[in-house]
Amino acid sequence: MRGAPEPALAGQTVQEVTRHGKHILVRFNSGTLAIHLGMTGKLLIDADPSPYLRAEFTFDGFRLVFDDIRQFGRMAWSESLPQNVARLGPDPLEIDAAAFTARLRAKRTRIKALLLNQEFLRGMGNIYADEALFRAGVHPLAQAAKLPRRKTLALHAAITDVLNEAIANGGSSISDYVDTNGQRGSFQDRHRVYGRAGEPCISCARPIKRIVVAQRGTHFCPNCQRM
DNA sequence: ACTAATGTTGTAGG
DNA sequence: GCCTACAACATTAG
Repeated sequence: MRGAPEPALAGQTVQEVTRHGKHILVRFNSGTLAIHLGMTGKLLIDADPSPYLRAEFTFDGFRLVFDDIRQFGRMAWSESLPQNVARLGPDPLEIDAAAFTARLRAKRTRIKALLLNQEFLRGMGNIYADEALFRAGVHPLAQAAKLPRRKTLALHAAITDVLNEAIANGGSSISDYVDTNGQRGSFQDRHRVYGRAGEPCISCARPIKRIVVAQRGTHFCPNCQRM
């Protein structure tokens, strides 16, 4: 799809499937297929035909389909680990509070932009950045390096909680996200700020505000999340 | 019929 | 090197 010419995958066996942040790594005998779903990419088992099909893999007994309406998704073959994957920051569920705080201290950028930076932490996206900032009571425009220690600790805990709850609830299906079996998630029903602009804050009842930070819609409670 | 919004990130430029 | 804005795309909501 990009970079190296298509490998001869015919007859090869999948050795292992792992995840690195938002990248899905499928290791074959002779190399690794790195898949990123972008915003609307889907990996589906035995899916019906779609005008947005990007790739199709035939296994013994089933087909694996890569479908992507907006086509921001990517698939890249490499014999080692792709560079953009190697550069990713630590997994947010693995880094401890002390290390998280230390990494954050060096950053001059706004905390929302930092949470979206995959070289800072791998795997945080727009929804979970907003949800974690709300739970921690941190304003999305706050300068990362200036956050008091109690806020960085609260943010670390909030990230852990939000991600664990989101995973347990199958992720957030805002419009068309489904898992490999075509099932929608339910975490969108538990969003406290994301997609709730104008609605009352669940904590103080004042309206949730929407601004743009790092080109992304950013939802927060101006009363509960002070600078 | 417009305009702005949507789960992301590589790249260009200050 | 660090940080920010734009572009890539298709569809939907207002």
